[in-house]
Amino acid sequence: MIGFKDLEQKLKDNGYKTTKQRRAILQVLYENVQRFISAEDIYNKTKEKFNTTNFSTVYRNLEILERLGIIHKTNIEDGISVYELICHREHHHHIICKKCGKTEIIDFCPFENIEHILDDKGFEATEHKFEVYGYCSKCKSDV
Amino acid sequence: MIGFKDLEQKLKDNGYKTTKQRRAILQVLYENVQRFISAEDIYNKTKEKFNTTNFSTVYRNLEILERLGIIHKTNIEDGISVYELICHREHHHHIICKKCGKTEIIDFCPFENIEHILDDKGFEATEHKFEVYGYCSKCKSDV
DNA sequence: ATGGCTGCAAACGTTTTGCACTTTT
DNA sequence: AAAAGTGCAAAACGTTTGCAGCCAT
Repeated sequence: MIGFKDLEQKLKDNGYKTTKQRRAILQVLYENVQRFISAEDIYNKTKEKFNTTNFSTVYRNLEILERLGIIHKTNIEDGISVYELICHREHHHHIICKKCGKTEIIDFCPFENIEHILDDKGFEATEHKFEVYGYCSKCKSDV
Repeated sequence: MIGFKDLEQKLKDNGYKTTKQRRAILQVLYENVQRFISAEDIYNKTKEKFNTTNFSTVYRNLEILERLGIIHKTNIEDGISVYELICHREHHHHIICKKCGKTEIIDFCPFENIEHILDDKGFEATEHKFEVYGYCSKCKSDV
């Protein structure tokens, strides 16, 4: 597991300054480990911590964090992107609760099962996506 | 494999009228079987066939076609949706070429491998996505 | 004091909508 | 004749950008 200090350090190491807004965004992400949250949610929660924060600032920082490999961006539903702190170093996939947004890591990657298929086809894979959507044990009772 | 007539019939059966625009959109999708294309591409190609077609008409029809299970919608890249005719009845996954948009079916579904994991967690899965992106044999040489 | 960082407002690209008109049935 | 479908223009949506001023270093 990665600590909050590590995150701030990684930013510093890469020449980024420590601003109040940036720290607040990082805190929000840190408090939502294992949960995909939207830019809007991040913006709102960041505002609670430090009320002069702007959408541009949020997006600009999310872009930096993604570039540094600190967060992971995906499109769960049409059009909207969601973000999550990367707290595990290994490649992995997710189970995602459509109600509360909670994610869990699946300890299985289907890629190795199809590598030979891709080789046969002469297909050069660059990325793959495996995600399971549904309702977690907590949420499935009250759907 | 599904024929073009079957598609028109399915629309009729569900109470949708056969208009020139709708037929042109359907034709474009039919000519691009096994290829994800964007709404913009569909719009342009539809215009070639029948030049009074509008973006609203394209989007409205794509929505209907998706609801009827005739096409499949995904987000390959940020923000833009791509569409593909569903021409196989069985559940399956895709290999997608990022250059030409060509898709191929992967004869493997990872879901069964993780069912027991989900059961253990008490997670109720409703959907899953497994997609492999990269470059097909034709495109990989000229990237 | 320099550079990066921010807030603001305006622009962006994709998609959706309201409404008057047209077409299919 | 009725219902559904269309085109148009305008709006909505999430996201990005240019710029002037601000703040961390």
